[in-house]
Amino acid sequence: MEDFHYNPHISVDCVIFGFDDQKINILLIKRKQSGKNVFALPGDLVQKGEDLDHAASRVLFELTGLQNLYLEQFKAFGSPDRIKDPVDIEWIKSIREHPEERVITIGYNSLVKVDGFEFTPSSFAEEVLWHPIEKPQKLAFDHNDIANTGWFMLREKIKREPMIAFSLLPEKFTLRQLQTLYEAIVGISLDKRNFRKRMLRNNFLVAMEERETGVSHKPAQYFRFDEDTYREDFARDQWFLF
Amino acid sequence: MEDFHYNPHISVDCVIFGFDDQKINILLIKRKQSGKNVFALPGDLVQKGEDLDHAASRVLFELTGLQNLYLEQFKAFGSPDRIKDPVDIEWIKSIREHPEERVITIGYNSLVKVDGFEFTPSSFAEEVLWHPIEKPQKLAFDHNDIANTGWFMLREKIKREPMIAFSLLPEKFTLRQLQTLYEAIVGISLDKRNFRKRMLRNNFLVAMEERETGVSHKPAQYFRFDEDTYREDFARDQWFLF
DNA sequence: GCAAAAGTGTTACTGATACACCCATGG
DNA sequence: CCATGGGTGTATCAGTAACACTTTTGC
Repeated sequence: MEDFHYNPHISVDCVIFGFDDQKINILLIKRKQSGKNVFALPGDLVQKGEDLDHAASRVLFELTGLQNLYLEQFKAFGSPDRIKDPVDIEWIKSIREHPEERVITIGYNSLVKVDGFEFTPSSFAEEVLWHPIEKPQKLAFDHNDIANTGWFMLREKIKREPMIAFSLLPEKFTLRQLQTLYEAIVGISLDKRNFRKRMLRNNFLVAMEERETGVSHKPAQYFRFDEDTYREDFARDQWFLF
Repeated sequence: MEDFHYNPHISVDCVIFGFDDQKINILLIKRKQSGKNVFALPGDLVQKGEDLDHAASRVLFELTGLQNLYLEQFKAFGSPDRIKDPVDIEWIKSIREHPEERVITIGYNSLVKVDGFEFTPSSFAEEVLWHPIEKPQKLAFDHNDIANTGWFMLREKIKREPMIAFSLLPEKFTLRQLQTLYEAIVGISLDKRNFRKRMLRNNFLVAMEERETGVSHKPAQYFRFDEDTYREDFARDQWFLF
């Protein structure tokens, strides 16, 4: 631990979302402490001279090996008593050079495509796992607050900028996957025909030659998301009068 | 200056919006430095043991004498070089005990009703003024970035929760004021009849007995905003599929 | 041939837009 | 009596919502 690199007052915590074709999950790290499992969001202190966004990217990269992920700050958490559980205090004392320092943490949301990456064994994570966002799980520190706020902010963000949802899907995906994702985010179910109708009039969804294989039903067509077309066509400037 | 009260690593900066029946303004403070006027957002270091939201409320209260204003954090600004202008560095040196410390600042948006309050002479403001948000004005530090981001975030927020816009209007207001406010936020102009039609089917707008007086045209009816009715009726859960 | 998900159109309804004139007041 | 902004209705258009059956594949 080379604490002299770090600014002991500021940290980042990442809420990393993934979609497994059924539901939305977040990435948690697990550590053993006094024989019990303790779960937490991945995060780290910000280094001296390091930008906040850079610190969050660094945490993501160390954990997933991926770069250029969707990443957005959503809130700063600075309550003076955000670390109050004795178990957490004990943990902090074991890893920080200045455990008594008040730390402000900046919450970041990130979206990853679940297919095709492996967790990287990391300095700060004994074990890494996907956990369903809808399933309650006690987390360390104020991480429940951070995760809940992040999930709320992500949904708000997607309302305004639905494009980012494609960061959760593989490069090629079926309309059923897209609809399931949408339903998982929104929390309601949609009519299949109306959904397809609305989707297919968007030029940014381009049908690929390829179809599903190995499924015991009519194989679905794959689509991909064309970001350039989206940006051209989709000048969302909708305003809602109460 | 009793710096020992303060946490020298964290500050808050407030983007305070007001509506003057024509346009949206933000509150700036002005100081004289080397014979030049320097403009900045109001802000302060966070005190030791003080919550971030509390620090922002404190800045607002010292400036306006008002409490329980609409207040929302919108972003943390933590670039290592956010203070780089020599004029700003000189200023920091003159007021901070640890001028070399890196400071993370948390940006807050606030909405005030312009009618019926006076600026309070404050420890940190030689002069306080309303400045049109649309009119460019160079600000100290990274305050242009903070103000622009705050304005953008406010507009995004109002799209999702238009209710908060009423924090900018007086208790009683005319539909014309409401429409002008809406147009100032959205940046487009609306058809008067359609606007009134949509507004008047909302139960949360309640017509008062009172009408305008002293105007040289047909006096307009006053309305007020009923927050309880709004919360009951207006379960906004609109989702937009691309 | 059966189970399982893909794919496909029409109708009814609801909300948005476009548009022009009379009314009440102060000076 | 004139200038000013307040206040009102209708017709058209576009988008949303509801709804059931046929197709293709693996086993």
